[in-house]
Amino acid sequence: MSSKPIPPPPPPHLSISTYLRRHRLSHRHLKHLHAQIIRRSLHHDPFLLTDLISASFASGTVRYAARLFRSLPEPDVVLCNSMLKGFTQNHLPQLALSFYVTEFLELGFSPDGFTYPYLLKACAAASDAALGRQVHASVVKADGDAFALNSLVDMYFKCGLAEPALRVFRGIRRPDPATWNVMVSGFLNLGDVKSAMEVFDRMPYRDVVTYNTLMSAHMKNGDLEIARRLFEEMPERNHVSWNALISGLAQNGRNDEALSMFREMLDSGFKPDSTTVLAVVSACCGGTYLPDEDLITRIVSLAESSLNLVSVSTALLNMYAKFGEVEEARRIFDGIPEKDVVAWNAMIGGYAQNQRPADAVELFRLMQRECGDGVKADEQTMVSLVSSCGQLGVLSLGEWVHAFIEKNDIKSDIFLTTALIDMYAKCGDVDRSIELFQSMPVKDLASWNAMITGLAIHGRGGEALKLFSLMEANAIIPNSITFIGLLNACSHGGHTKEGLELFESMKARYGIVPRIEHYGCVVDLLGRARRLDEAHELVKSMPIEPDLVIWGALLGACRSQKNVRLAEEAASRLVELDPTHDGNYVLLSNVYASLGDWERVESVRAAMKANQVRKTPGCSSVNVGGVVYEFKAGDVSHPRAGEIFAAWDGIVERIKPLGYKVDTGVLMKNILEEEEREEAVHRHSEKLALAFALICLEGDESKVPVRIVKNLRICSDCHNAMECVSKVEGREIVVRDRNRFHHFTDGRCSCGGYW
DNA sequence: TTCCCGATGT
Repeated sequence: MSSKPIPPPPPPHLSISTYLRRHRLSHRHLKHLHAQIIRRSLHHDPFLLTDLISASFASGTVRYAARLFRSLPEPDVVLCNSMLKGFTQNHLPQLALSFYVTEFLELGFSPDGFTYPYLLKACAAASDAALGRQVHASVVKADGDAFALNSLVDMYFKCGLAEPALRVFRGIRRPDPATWNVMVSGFLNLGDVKSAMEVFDRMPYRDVVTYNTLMSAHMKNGDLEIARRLFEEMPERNHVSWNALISGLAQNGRNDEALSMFREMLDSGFKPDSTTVLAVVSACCGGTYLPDEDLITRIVSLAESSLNLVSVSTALLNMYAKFGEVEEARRIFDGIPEKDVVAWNAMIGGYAQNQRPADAVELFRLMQRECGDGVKADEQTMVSLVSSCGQLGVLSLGEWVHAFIEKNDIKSDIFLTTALIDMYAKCGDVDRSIELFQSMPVKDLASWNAMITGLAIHGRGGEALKLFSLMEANAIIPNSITFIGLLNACSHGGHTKEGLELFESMKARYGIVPRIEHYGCVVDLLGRARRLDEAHELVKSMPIEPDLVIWGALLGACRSQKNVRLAEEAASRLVELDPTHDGNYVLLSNVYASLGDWERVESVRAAMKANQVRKTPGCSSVNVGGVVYEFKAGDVSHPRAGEIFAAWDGIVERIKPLGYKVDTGVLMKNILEEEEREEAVHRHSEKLALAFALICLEGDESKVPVRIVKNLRICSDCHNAMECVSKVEGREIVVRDRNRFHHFTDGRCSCGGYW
């Protein structure tokens, strides 16, 4: 169903013909006009019908144009020429050629001066040199004009035949500018730059097109200096010259130069078109930040005024999304009247890349509702959607999307399959990832990386290392992402020795400069292996300024090993680096509390107040019966809060016999009374999610796992409790926390204490 | 209504 309004009729001061020629009209609008033509009994007017057919071809509705043609009792040569043009214009040169053979000639028409250029263009586009030669004979017989001869030269070049092209050229008595230009671009298209330059040198006059052709050829070859020189020395320039310069610079990564040439173009009074805007936006995207407000305003006003094209808007939308301005991207998206699949993909992908997976999924649903048959989701849509499912960690949603892909015959190419591997791993079903990985006929680096990272977050370090050996055996060169996965796999799997060796070989053998993420992994690795001094040395000797993650890893290690001095340093650095984050204060306070230094505990509390610390509330979601429920820590506002709290208390009673004892050590000591602290621990979001799921699943014999996703790391008390519950309930519990997966089965967790 | 130059957005 379409809610688009009926388009307005042409204003009275214009004839329908003029209106058709002046505007680019949608198919819907054309049908409306056609109806008017019939109502006014004008549908036998051949001139009007020719205009209507041309407009239909321009709007891409080829079948409609063909139907209109057949509705005319007496087509003429002009109309047939338009048909030839229209088919080729719509990238259907074979249809143009078969139209020529089976209709044009059959109807008894002879080609006129306009027929040859269209026809030869179709031959060139279809690479049909055989038919081209026949047309050549016909051109000779009919003593064709300059247009026909130039088109012949062009056709032979585009069919890859330089010799016949040269023969035709030599027979041309007075080559015109177009002739020379066809020669230059002909040789360039064959990759013969030398011959092209020879022609250029022999030319009696060079027009702006000649310069443009050569300039963009040099741009493509990366010969920017030559291209620049040609631009400087050309006697006159048109907007194509500027476009070739700007887009050439942008494609060669010279984004700032591209932007400054754009400014010069505007100052010189040239009117940018959609190509200009696309090149400029591409230059902006290549940069590290959005250009200044003034330039953006100019680009946006250009894009919004005369060039209201979906391609331009999409490029602009994409630029905002790339720099994290998702709301602005959405504003542009909402303003696109006829969104195509690329526009939808850009916006859905924008949400996915900006960690807004729920919005991505919602927009996809809107796409399904609004688009009917007009716009169909494709591979690109699915990559973003699958990635969003991974971010959400909702297995059932991911499975639904996978089924959607198969039901709609969307091709699972290497990118999409890799996205599925990543999604299944992030949704807790890494075995499914392995199946997909093994089924891939061709794997690229990203596929290997996804699989290694997937194994890593599930603590299956040994398998990740084996996979890496296989990867090396297959001569796939790892990159820095591979090593983040591997180092993570080692630290989550307790493979200290292998991890340190990998870190060395990454630098020595593969020449990869470690990024801060790599250092983080190694600090973590050493910390878990109780090699605190080495970890500290590494932090001090790193060539990069340590960040929150590094100090956090070190602090984590100090806590478990009661190294108070180092812990104090790490925790104070954490507070320095992010004074608005509550967790850092809690950690620092706990260090002082463990020393019995209540004075400092008090000062941390004061600092916390003074800095207006933001709390990141713990938040967990759980999927029951295909619906995702969200829980915030201590959330009393939940409609079933009382029931859920009571259920948890019941669970506690049942797991006490297994040795569960509430552990409040995770909370800020000396700030809350012991009773309050217990209360707070019992209301952690993952516990509420679990209790809720168990209420819903009461009496369920299928024993499907409970799958919980948490935004922060799971605390040690919740971890203990989950182990016990998995035993008394005889049900697997899968928790994805900020770092990794925990599979709780029969009283044990798959992480084996490494988390 | 005709030939030659720039680019096609995720």
